Amino acid sequence: MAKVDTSLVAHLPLFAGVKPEDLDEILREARSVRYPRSSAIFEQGAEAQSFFLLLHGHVRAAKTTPTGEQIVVRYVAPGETFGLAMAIGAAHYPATALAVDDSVVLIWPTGAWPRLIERFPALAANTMQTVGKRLQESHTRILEMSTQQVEQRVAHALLRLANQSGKKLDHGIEIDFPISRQDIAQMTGTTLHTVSRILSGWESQGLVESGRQRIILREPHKIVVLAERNPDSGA
Amino acid sequence: MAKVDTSLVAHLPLFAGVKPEDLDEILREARSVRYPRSSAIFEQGAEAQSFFLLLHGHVRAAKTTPTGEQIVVRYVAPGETFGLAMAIGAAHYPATALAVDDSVVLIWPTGAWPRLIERFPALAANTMQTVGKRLQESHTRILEMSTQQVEQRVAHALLRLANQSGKKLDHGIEIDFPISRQDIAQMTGTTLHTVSRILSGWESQGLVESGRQRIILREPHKIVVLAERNPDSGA
DNA sequence: GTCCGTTCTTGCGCTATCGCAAACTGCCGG
DNA sequence: CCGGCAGTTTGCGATAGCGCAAGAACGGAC
Repeated sequence: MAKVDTSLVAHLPLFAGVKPEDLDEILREARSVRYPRSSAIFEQGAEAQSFFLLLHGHVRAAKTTPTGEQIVVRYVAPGETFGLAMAIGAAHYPATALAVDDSVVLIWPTGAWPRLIERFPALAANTMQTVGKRLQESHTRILEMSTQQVEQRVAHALLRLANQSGKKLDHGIEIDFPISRQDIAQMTGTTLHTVSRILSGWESQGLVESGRQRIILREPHKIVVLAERNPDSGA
Repeated sequence: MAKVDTSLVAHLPLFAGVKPEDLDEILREARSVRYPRSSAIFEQGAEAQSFFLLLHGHVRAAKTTPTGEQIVVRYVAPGETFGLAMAIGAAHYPATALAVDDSVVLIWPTGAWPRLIERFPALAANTMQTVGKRLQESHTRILEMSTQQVEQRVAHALLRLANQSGKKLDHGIEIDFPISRQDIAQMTGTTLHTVSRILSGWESQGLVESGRQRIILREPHKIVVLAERNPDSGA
């Protein structure tokens, strides 16, 4: 296992307020693992033995109902932590993590966490911020699901993905990892059919360009307008 | 301001792992305030100057969209904390807190938090657990909104309320604070009309008994069945 | 006891979205 | 180069739930 260069991760929010010389000590407790595309990193319900920091690639966190339906909790971008079950006192992972692209991940054993936060309280504070931010995002999502139509929700979802993991193109922004209509449906609480119809519509208006697990926002600004439009104003 | 009896709050999750003698010191930093029914405790967007522990009564946390629609984020029961904006690094309250019943609240100034968690790390850990639990509940709610029909969601919402704040009766469980059809609609992502129809239906089947801002679950067990029923099985 | 405001109920038409079914397409593996 | 599969598109009916509107019931204020 290759040693991780501290300078590559020092700027991450997780390590804000941690002295560079301490960072080395923290990283020594972690190992770096590569997950190929479509491989599972952990399964919902499994005992939480580790927590993770994504270095490269993209990870999808999804929750499954007893009856088999799935929702996408979030997509993890490089630099973000995931699988924080132990930090919030959960013994088991509440969701499944899947590498949607070839990914490299730093892994700490759950057991290291108490020691780490004791030595480096900033880690605990930073994690608290992260969890708090996710809580707020969750609430925003609930608000959207309660008050907006499907088309607006899809628009918001794409804009967030573009913002988080968009690759800037000459003309437009491309979502930088494979994502299907089904995935977007599971992010917005709808069906892949409806998502497909919406994207088809947008495509014929030139707002997006898309294909198999691939989406490019050609007119991000117009999509913002869509996302914010009050459904019963205008056309 | 009356002094708060430590024995009344010592068992709360917030203070788990705090020594009784330390508790006194923590409580000295708080003041106790009474809010009459229907009064606002803080407003969404206001600067977060305090954090709160509910001693008596019930508080509704709700989020409002730019266009005025509201959703209920949660109901706070006695013994729970709320208004934790500062703990998660937010400068402003992300929701509005309203006393739905005459309520008594312990209030700490935001500025006391850093000092408190430094002296009593258990507070930080407990708060982390709380926030984590809320995050998971949020995800569960998103899952329900994505996969279940309105009737099931309403059933789940009522069961949770009954569980959290239910008063046991000879026959059934009463939700122990004033709650309108509209409130339930805002918890489940539907309209008050639909909630009203659903409750009417249940009432005629003897599952519930309800009136103005008042709901009694007469057959909690049957409501559990409703909540879990797969929509396309059975009648 | 009466008035008034709020909450609740209910009928009815509407439509956004689902669900199914069938066909299409780009792509990987051999 | 040729399947075959996963992902996508699209048509078409079905419907859950919405939105409006009117009225009824409850409970507090005076």
